[in-house]
Amino acid sequence: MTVKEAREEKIERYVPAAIEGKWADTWERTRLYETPDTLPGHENFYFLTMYPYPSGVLHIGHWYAAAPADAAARYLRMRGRNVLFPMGFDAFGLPAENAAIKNKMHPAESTEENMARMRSQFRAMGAMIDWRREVVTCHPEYYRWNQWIFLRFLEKGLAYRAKAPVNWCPKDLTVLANEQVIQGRCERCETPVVKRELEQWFFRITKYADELLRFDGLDWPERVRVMQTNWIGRSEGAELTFPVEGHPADAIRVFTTRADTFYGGTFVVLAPEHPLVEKITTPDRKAEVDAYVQKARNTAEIERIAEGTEKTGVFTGAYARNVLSGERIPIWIADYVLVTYGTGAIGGVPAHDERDWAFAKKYGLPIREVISPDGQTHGELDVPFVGEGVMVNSGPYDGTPGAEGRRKIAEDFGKRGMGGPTVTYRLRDWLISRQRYWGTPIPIVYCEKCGVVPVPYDQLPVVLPRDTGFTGQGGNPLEKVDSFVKTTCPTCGGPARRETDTMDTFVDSSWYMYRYLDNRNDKAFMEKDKGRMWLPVDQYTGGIEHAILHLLYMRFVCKALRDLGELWFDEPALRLQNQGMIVFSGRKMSKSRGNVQSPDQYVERYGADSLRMFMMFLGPWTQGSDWDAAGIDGTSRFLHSVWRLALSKPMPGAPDHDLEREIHHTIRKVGEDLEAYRFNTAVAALMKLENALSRASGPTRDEGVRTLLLLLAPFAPHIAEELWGRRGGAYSIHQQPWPVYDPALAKAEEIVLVVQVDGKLRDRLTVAAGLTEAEARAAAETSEKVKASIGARKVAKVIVVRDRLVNIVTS
RNA sequence: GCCGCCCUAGUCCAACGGCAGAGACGACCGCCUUAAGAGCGGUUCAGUGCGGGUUCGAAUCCCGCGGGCGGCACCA
Repeated sequence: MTVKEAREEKIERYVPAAIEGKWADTWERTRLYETPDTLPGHENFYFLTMYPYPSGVLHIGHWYAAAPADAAARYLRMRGRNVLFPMGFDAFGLPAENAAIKNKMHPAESTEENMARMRSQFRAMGAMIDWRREVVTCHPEYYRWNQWIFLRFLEKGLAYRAKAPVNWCPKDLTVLANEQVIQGRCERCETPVVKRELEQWFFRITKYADELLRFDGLDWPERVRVMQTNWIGRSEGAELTFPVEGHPADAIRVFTTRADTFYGGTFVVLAPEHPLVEKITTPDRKAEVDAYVQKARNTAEIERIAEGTEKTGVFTGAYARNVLSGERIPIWIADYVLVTYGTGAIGGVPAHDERDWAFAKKYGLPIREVISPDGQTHGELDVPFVGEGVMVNSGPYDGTPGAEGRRKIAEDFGKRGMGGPTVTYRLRDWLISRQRYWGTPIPIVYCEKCGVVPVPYDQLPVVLPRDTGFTGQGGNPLEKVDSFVKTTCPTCGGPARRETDTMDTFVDSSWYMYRYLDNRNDKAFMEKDKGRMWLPVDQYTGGIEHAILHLLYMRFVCKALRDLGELWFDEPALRLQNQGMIVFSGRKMSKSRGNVQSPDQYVERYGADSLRMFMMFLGPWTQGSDWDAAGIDGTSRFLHSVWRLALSKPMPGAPDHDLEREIHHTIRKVGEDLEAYRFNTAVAALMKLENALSRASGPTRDEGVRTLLLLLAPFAPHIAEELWGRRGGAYSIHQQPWPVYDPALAKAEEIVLVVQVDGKLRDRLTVAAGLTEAEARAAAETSEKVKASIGARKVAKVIVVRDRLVNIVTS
């Protein structure tokens, strides 16, 4: 069908703007996307895609995340599932508050405005969102359940307050969770973070460290499982004790994975922030030690851990005893020992650890070989030996292999009550306090008499006050709101002060998937019976950038709520699929880089359907892509062709068997590709079918067009609906069953058999599909080209790959 | 430094261990058009980053190297 023919037939042009708004209205009016909790004859399927932060407008990244997910959900719906595809907004967070300081606009206002704009953009996209179920995390109806969860966690010891060295971002003026520090810098603003000793609220995620390492029954990408496993960082070793001279009550505990090197411990190093430092430092060393500790505290993490930084440290003046070698060894402090890992102290074994080696060399500390690769001692070492070996210079343990030595020494310390085998994790408890306004108030009151008092459940929510100033100076605006801060103690009725810290917004997103199911409930965060219809989530999709943060917290909160009797399953989402990142000229799109691409101009020019299809056509969804809008012409032209094809007059002709095969093959291909999230090849298959149909005529073509529209519906919902209707199909195409293919028809009838001689292509034979090995071989051997190629050589063997190839190997 | 993913026409990408091409962009040539653009039809284009290995046969599996991206990193 060419333009000329179309004109002769007077087919009107495809104008996306003329149909897309109309269908958005109709779908809304007919409540097409409202998903009931049960639909007789249809199994429930919970398809969750990550909700966005209401940053202003939907950008290309949002489209890339949502449009393919929507297509996959629509496909499942046509396959007969009752598919829930909800959406909401991760509406608390720093950017809105920072914008408020800059633009003098209240975050609540800007957030509401942004959400309104983004909702209408989702509508323009044609996503099958059931908006009745929307959640907005900055509304008290939502965040009261954050507070409720906090209080339940508190009751169970899963939430606690502690003084700890925490990450502080000097620009955002708040503490951060470990997970929000990327290479020593604030995840958001990339400012180097510093350590501060503060009293803060934590969630006890470490209690679940071992369970979080198990992914039993989960269909999650290997990549994410590996990242989470590395993040949790389970390490088996031993905790061993060094008694401190003159301080019988203050023995130093160290963590090591190499207990077999214990005899080589010639010094002890504490982290500068270690609590014993102050106690054990001798008066003559105090000034120097204090100065070093002070300096370490004020040094950004990024400098402390920077590669090539020379090791520094100072001697405390105190001595410990190596209980195995009996030696008196000096206690140092050095910032290469991290207070946040293990026990914050190590036994320095310079002969067998590169860091200890460098430190010992610099400060002239003794180096003793205690592990030998060959069982011999070697006197002075040139380099540290960090490999496995046999214990030497280790008294009664001499000759013991390292692995056995590790076990024995750990056990021996255990028997003496001085430690024993232990496991340590890199994962720290989740720091949830934030010194910022735009978040969920932590429901705690501080009373002079009663101390730390949780706000009673019946007084929830603790509402975030609206009237605050945003100066950007002097910390959390909440502190200055007297009506909020000044309160009475729920226990004694006396004067009290409210907690002014708010919660990390990752608390909000750790359980939002439950709230969609019962978003108006004011008695519980979710009625269990409603949850049972949908949970756990069948399919979750979202950006790979959340591999650790959100996805780890979400798993933890699920397990914690399970242990509180609120949930009945171990994992929140059974199957996870991450789309890759969409970048612009190889760089992440971000406001600060000013390279954010807006989808709106493309929607205007090409229509939402073309943009949807283009997002899916860019390349493998899981790998991400570089944004290059040039290709959108391709999907746009395709839809124009479909339009003409579907509206052209049927042409007479005979049934076309080959075309019928192609149709059935395409049904199979598109379905399989959608199930595997291979949107790009699915789109290509649709294009191929359209090409074939446009060249055909007769009844098979007509049947093919009908099928094509059904297959197209998940990808381009508006045009599919329009053409379906114009061709007399019943409303709505999105409620039609997915076409069924005939497996026999989906296969080719005739195939091209490739004949090779010694691996080189010699002939191609068109033969019936399904030949036996002997038949294929016989066919190949009758080929003149093949005979000529074999010549006088002897046939050594013949390899036959059914319906594909015959390879004749000569000797 | 360690771990993972990726490298195929000018570009984006396809190819159960079996003919390197499904699809698209671009370019070029036509058609259409007063013209440009758009539209339509067609043509063009790589031996798969490099070097080995396994195999009858390797883009595909294995090893090494190079380049890109991501994660972790003084973690004891």
